[in-house]
Amino acid sequence: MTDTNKKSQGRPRSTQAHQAMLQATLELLAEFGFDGMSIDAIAVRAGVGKPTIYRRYSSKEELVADAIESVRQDVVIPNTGNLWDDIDELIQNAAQITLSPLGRKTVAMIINSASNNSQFAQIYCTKYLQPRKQAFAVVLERAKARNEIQADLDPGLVFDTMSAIMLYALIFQPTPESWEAYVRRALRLCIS
Amino acid sequence: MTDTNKKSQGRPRSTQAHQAMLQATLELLAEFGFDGMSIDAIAVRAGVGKPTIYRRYSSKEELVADAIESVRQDVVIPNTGNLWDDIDELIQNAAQITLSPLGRKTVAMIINSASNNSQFAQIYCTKYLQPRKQAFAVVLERAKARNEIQADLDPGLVFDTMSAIMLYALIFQPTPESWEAYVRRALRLCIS
Amino acid sequence: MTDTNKKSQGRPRSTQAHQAMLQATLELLAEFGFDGMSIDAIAVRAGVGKPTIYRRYSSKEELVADAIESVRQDVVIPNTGNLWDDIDELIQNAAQITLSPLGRKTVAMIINSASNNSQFAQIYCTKYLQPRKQAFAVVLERAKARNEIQADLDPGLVFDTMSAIMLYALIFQPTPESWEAYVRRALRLCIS
Amino acid sequence: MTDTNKKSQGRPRSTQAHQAMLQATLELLAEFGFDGMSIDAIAVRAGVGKPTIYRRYSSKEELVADAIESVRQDVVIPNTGNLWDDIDELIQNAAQITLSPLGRKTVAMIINSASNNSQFAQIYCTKYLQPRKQAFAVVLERAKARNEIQADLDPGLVFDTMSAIMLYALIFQPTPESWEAYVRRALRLCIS
DNA sequence: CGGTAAGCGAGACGGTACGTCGCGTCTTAAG
DNA sequence: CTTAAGACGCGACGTACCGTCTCGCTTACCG
Repeated sequence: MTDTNKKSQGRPRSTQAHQAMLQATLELLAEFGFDGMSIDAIAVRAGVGKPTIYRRYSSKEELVADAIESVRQDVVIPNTGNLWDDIDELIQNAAQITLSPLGRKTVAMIINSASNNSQFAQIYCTKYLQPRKQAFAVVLERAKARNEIQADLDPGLVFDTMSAIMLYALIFQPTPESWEAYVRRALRLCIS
Repeated sequence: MTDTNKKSQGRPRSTQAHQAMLQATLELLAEFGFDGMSIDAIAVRAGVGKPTIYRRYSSKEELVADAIESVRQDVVIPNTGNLWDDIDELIQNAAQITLSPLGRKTVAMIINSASNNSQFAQIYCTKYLQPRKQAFAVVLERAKARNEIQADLDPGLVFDTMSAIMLYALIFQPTPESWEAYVRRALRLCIS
Repeated sequence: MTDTNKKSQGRPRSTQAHQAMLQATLELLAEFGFDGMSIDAIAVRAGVGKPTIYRRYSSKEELVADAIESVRQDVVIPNTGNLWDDIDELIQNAAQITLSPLGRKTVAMIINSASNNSQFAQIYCTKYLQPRKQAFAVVLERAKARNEIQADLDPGLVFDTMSAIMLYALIFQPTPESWEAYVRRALRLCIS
Repeated sequence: MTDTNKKSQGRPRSTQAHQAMLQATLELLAEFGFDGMSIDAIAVRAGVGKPTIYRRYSSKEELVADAIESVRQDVVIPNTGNLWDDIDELIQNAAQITLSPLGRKTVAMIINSASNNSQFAQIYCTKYLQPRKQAFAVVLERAKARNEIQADLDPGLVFDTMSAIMLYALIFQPTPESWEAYVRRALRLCIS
């Protein structure tokens, strides 16, 4: 019986070329920004043919999204024994990612793509935000167990508010104080 | 100094052409989005030559900013005698603007531009957010006078949080409930 | 059937693959022309890998030349006892080859290659034209023996003129009359 | 009356750019040949944008045809008082054009395009061959008037035969004698 | 009130980047 | 070993916009 197995034939895709194009993408993203970088430039920097990029990704958005995905940090669940210390750790963690030049560009790109393309927004929610929301829920559960906050506090809503404030502060820089301090102050409003 | 004042000579700029290009810009912004629309297309739609556009604006951002400016509503300061009714009115007002197809695109464009271009972000803060922040402060002052909220509540911070949540909910649509209800629920966290 | 369809080890498909690629080449030559056909398309149509083609031929010209070679007819020497009947037979014979869709493309390719590449032109002269020139010389000798034409007529020159007119009429289609009739009429000029 | 006159609006096409691209085309045609030259290279050499070329011509063939057209010599009608002197002059004239390096490339390109594209062949017949055919007819008429040739000789057919021989000799170089001598000898066959 | 200078629609310009296609080479797994 | 499959680096293709530059025509002001 011929099991018409749809297994991969031919030369497999080069992981080396793939890595090179992701690396080049990140470099150029940080250097010139999303709009300022061309696929040609990525291909040249990576030492790769343009079709090799288009074979994997059908748009710059996809490519950049995957490049970001490839360097994303694991989710951390701080557990200091105190809610606000946990939150400070989360804020510090977010600050490390978002306050670097690359981080700012990355966030801008994500917001840009998400606001123009709701499909991208959903993907980002599912792949990036959801795991962090669950990690944050754990933090709040522990705080509830320690009676630091009210038991009926909606962890998802608080997480969304925190994320919202983080992005807002990143984009509009509303006060001269530090991003971390500002985010912390805004969270004070929401949590007891 | 030369008293020969450099007043306008020759044919003055056509207000008709100006109106047409702003209108066309808004239509195409709603139809194709910021990145998806071309200056050529705006010129054709408006029945206007490209140089006529570039004589007035030196970039797509400027043109679009002015087009948005031209249809912006006046700031309203609700005064129902009750804080949450005032807030509901503000939310409704924001919803009317942001939940239309044009509104969504507009917001997307603003966020996009602001996140890529901090100068644009500052202009937007100054010209759009600041007046609304002051109006909101009035609303909160009245509520404080009615003892509905604590006297030490920072109105600017609350406004920022509200704005942040509005944008976040608009971009990521985190829950199936209505945008207005979601924003209201998040605000409940912050205000007493 | 005693064994599997896919027989053997070592090099079982060599001639089969070769035949397939020649056949595919001829089909695509007739369908899309020399410039319009790609090596990729030939490989796919023949069910053959591209390297299998490049192992045999180092250029499209070579491959096509061999494909044409593989279907070439033998030289015929008509002998009706009358010069113009002999010539008519030669013209008919040429018409069969050149007036088919494949034939036209083939001739176009040969002329193309010959006019760009004098080496190819010499090869074509030697391998294709020379035998026919000699056959034609035999026909004219017989006619001279029958006193149908002058004894000092240069057979090579007449053959060249005939070939030239055939190609010219094929390319430029100068008159609405049939190709055969036109060629015959032109030959009447040259031969008595 | 509403004479919807289709007059030229907007900036007129630059004759300077046009000249530059034709010149660059001829240079690159002689340097690299038809297949070996790219539109990009023409654009760069001419100091012209690619779209400026494509605005005028929709294919390389068209561009090259026009470039050749632009340097083509006027039709000459020799009138020495003797048929064979007239013919020799025509042959010399043709030799000057076709035996130069550029001339050979040009002829190759024309034959190539004509044999692959019957539309191009028709255009070439009409724009190039037809005027020369008529000029040749005048030469033969004069010879008839001088009783040098038979009155019923078809001038078009003789012209076609001459053209055919010229092309054939150019492509296949059938004899070691000079091109001019060979063409002359072949014509001797046809004209009494 | 007539000249004139700026503005106008139209559209061509030199460029840049796009996404696709075909080339000829290479790298697999299967036989 | 060779084969079929197919990815690879390369580079040309033809298109879409960019922002600028002529054109020939209004049109409103200023002398």
